[in-house]
Amino acid sequence: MPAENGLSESLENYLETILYLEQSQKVARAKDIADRLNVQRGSVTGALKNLSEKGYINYEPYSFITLTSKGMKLAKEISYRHAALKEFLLKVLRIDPVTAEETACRMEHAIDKKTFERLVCFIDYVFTCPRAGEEWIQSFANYCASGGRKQAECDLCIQSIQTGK
Amino acid sequence: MPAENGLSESLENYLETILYLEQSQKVARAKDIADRLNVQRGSVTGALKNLSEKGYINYEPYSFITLTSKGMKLAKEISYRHAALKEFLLKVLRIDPVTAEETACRMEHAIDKKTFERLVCFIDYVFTCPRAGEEWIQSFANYCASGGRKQAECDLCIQSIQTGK
DNA sequence: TCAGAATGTTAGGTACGCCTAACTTTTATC
DNA sequence: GATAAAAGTTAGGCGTACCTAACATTCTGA
Repeated sequence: MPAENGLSESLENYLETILYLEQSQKVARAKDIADRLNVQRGSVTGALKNLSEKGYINYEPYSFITLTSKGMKLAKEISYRHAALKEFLLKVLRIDPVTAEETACRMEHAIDKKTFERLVCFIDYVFTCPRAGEEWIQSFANYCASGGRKQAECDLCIQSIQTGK
Repeated sequence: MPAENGLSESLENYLETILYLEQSQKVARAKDIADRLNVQRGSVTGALKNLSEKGYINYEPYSFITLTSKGMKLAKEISYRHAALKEFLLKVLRIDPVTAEETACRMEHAIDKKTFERLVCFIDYVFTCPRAGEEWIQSFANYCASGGRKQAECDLCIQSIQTGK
């Protein structure tokens, strides 16, 4: 199930991990990639060769791993997708952090560019629109928890807007 | 990447397709499954054996394919996930129908039960909350199209709420 | 009814993505 | 600078999921 960029979900994860390691510890070592992705060291070598052949990383056996500019671009895209999805799950849907992280991790490979951009825009809209915002999301949480609309709360809410928040 | 139910993305798609065919044409035939999933007839046989072994379908060579009750339950869950995601993409994010369908198809395997339920709740909230609704979503579309907030529009919007919509 | 068409199955092949185990290279330490 | 530990690679294996081509069964209509 290759994404828009032709990389499998697995390879996207390798690329994302390499970017993370480059940024957080200067270099990406095969051992650390293996640890982060919960795979064996041997599996990493194959993936690195594959990414190298496709022009996403610079790779020579027993040497450092670095992202090419093409790889960097894509890795950042994947990271952004991950971050946006997580933000939506966390701040809008109010999913717990652990589930949000896991779900974002799986969904990031399924979302296309157009939808990603819309989602980013939506998150932005929700938190800047005076009709929505934190308070509105908080009401959503209550709505969810109580299993439906409470007319009384709803009336109060509308009233408070009409009389000037 | 097996989902919460232990089925691969591929097998989830087979199950979903079988449900669709059962509902729309009484019986699910291997040929139709193949056509809908864009795979060859030979590939379907293997998948059917697999689903049968796992107890999701009743399958005998050269015979009808039917969902077991366990299979029906799971197939409906997958369908609901698909439908909810599509609805969100279509009605909230206002993604075009083709992209929405394709993206929902990929995302449905990545979303967990908790997140799915929250999403359903959120869609519901958006369209029933007096502070949000169709009109609010329409403003989102404008916001997206124009690349940001227009203070003038925003003022008018708030005014219209305060003076009673 | 029976032959050809349509449908379904089997067998063998490919690619991916992981594993383990053995081996090589690099590194760190004495 | 020799050597042991750590890191990296290679080779062979497994399961999934697809493919094609050949073969088997079922359906259909003259």
